[in-house]
Amino acid sequence: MKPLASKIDEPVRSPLTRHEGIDFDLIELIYFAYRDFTSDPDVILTDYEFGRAHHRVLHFVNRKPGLTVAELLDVLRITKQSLSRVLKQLIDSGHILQIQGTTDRRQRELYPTQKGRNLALELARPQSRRIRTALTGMTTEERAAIERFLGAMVTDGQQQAPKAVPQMHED
Amino acid sequence: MKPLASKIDEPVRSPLTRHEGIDFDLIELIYFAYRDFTSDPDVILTDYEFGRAHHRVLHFVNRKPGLTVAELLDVLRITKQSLSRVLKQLIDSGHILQIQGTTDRRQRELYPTQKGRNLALELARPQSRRIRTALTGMTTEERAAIERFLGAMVTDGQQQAPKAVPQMHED
DNA sequence: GAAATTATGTCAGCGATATTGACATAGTTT
DNA sequence: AAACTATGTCAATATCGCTGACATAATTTC
Repeated sequence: MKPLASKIDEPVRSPLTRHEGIDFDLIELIYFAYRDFTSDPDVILTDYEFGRAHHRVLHFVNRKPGLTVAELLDVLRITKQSLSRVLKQLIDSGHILQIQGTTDRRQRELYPTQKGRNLALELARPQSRRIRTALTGMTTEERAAIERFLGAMVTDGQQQAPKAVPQMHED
Repeated sequence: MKPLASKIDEPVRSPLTRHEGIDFDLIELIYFAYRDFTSDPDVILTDYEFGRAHHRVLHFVNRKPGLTVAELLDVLRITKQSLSRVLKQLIDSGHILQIQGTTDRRQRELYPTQKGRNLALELARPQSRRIRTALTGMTTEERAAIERFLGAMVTDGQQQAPKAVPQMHED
């Protein structure tokens, strides 16, 4: 007694829980966890009239000072046009400095100023606090499992060392 | 011999690793994990000319068929104006149905069609696969720890049962 | 039953962040 | 000298969020 194929445009009334072994609870949990994880810095950013894009740029420039523009584009996986406005604002506000590359003078190495370093720390503090709270009571093994899980969720091994994949030339 | 306060606008050259006990590696890992987690459905969505917003609506309507518009707004934490365009497209494309509420006829209960249910499953499949792969080799305890961690990253207990906090009236 | 409130929808405009395409300039490599 | 590379910029467009204002129908309150 399967439902007939004619039942098109009938409302489906069964809640989606488990189907084909798909864990919807976990999928949803990841969504909520990330939403709240990013909400902390978002509040601070509005005071500076910055958005999430500024946060990402600031984070990576602080993580690896001297990063070139091409490397940054590669980590963020956005276009140079998208980066330009955000980067310009961070430079104008004195959070990031551009210094001409020494070996290749076409390159612009990006460095945080002390102001930029301070803001990066200010943004990371509530996120770190949230993580620390979430990890309370966990054993070393459990913490290691969480890190392994997160690492395995990432597609490739590009995280740490951007490989300077060249930007396409527009001709 | 601390650096002098006069060193304003000097580039900060030290990479940001650990500072005040802030785990930047973990913060970054969460960013990459989520970015790649959402990239799977994003690829599928472009085929339907839908975006991430459609995905979220489709997900929650499938999770809890019969959800009212106000409940959906509460879960998503967006305004009705933001929802309207996306919801209209999902209705026009035959993925979601609106049915007048039985007790309160002002309410519109949202249900997926079979087509909408299928798309929700199609979008969840690669995400579930990624999670399953990332969990391979984990013990039951380790998996439980990961779930506890993610749950603890969420701010309140609003996840499952939306509390129908009323939308502000615009007068 | 009239008045207030609620649930939803809609129009108009705006802002942030992303995109593609095209072109310019300076510096490096061949 | 020619080709290529790193970066910057102008212009147009798309998505997804926002605020404000108003409309309609249904429900609740007085």
